[in-house]
Amino acid sequence: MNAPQKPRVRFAPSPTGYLHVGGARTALFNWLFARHQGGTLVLRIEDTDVERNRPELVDGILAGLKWLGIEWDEGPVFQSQRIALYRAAAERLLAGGAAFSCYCKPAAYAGADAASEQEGEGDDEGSKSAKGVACPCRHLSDSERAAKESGGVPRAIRFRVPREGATQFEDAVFGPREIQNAEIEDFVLLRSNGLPTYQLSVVVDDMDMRITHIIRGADHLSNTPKQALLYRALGAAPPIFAHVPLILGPDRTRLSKRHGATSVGSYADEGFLPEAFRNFLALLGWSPGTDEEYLRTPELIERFALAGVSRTNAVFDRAKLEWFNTQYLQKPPVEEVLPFVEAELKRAGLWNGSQAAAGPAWFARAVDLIRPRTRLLTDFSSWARGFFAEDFDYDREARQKFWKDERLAGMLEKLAASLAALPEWNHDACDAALRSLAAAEGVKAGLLINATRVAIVGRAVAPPLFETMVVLGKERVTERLRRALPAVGASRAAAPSA
RNA sequence: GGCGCUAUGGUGCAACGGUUAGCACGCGGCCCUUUCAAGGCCGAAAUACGGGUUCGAUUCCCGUUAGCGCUACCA
Repeated sequence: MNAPQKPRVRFAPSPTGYLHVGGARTALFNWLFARHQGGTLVLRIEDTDVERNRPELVDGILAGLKWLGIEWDEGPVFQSQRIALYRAAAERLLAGGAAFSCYCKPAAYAGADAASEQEGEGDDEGSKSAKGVACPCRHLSDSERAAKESGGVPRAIRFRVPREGATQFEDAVFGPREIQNAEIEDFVLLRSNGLPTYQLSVVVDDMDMRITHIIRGADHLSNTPKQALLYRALGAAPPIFAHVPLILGPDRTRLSKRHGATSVGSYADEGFLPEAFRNFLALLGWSPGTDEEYLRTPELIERFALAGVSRTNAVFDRAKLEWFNTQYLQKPPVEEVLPFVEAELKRAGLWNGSQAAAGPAWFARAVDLIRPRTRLLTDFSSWARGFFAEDFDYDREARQKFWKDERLAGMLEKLAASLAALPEWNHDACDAALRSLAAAEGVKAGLLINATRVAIVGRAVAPPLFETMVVLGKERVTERLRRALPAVGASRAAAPSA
């Protein structure tokens, strides 16, 4: 393959909200595409709507991208700083006759209109055809225009859409598209306040930045013909478009706050790993063509191709995301997850220096022991708290289940003594000590094992006992065992024996 | 309403005219077992509906239905 030129793509969010799942997936596809092709990813902030624009949200969007591991090569470029460019383009189109001045008053909120038109069957109501796709102002004579102008009527600039023929463009996922020009309205290029609309700024910028492939949400498919028209009017061939299907909530409506967490940041907070999130997102609307699911980022980059992008909207499945997270928590070399666990412990206030004091080897060992049972990073600070802190509590259900036997307090006390007397502290020594005690007491080892686990880490759901003991160390184990004695006795008394 | 897009198990994807319709998540069962996970094995579960085209349709065409998108001086 000898590509004539390295592709240039862009991710162009508008700062009207945080980085949501859909935007993240679009960014990811752009990034994977750029990396796969050795191309360039440009980040552009589309902040031309002064009404909705929230400049303070930009940092959050950038932070979300960084968390995701998506790095851009150019930008961020802010459209609000390039207004002159768009105005010049509009003027050029106006001068060439491809656009015209419009003095209509801005349509009231279309949303309100549509809603009010909604009710009523209107059996005998004639079908209301698409009203006014052609703006009457396109026919204004010079004198009429001059009158409006001198009358101080606000003026916008609209594109003069051909009344006949069809417009086509190429979409890498939906195939060649063609739509009748009669269906396209004379859309606004420049608002009466002098600021460009999306349609204008997006085309001017994509041309100016020499974008070769526009990968974006399928919600833009419908107005792509307008942009194709603009490209040609501006003297350029449209680039290749690639519209990716939308991400829906479980109820099959567009993913929104209603469906719970939808900002990328909230997933970071919940304890998801960025690479797991990437793997999950990549497979939402794209298939590598194989059955493999666990694809680490380098493989994702190697395999990503527009040809594998689906045309069907996809439902966001939280359970599957969690499955990916367990994979990324458990499969990679433990060294890779250590930094994430450390960050989580710091966040939870459990990184007090003792872990560092115990040494990196100890920390790696502890994490390796715990991680097979984790699903989220936050598990390390919740149920595995006992591995990193002394102030853990005893899980209620665990107490009820494993501290029932009234002989337990006495046996645990003996166990502590015998463990304390151990000359060697390792898995087999602990194992032997416990089992010989169990034999002497005439109980099954499991009774002591389960009770001890709850006593030294506070949970029933925890790693195998003897490895846990080794990681915790003799002092902590015997100390915790003795400390638990009163609680064990209390559990026996409180146990609602039936 | 108009225009457009889409339609394989609950979910995400495979199968791009011929397969017992495959994989994964989730779900159920079994194994393992020191709790709980992980892991292994097994299982239930799908081509929206109706017409065509074809020797043969999940696959191609048309219609219906449904969902979604666009229909702003928002992006």
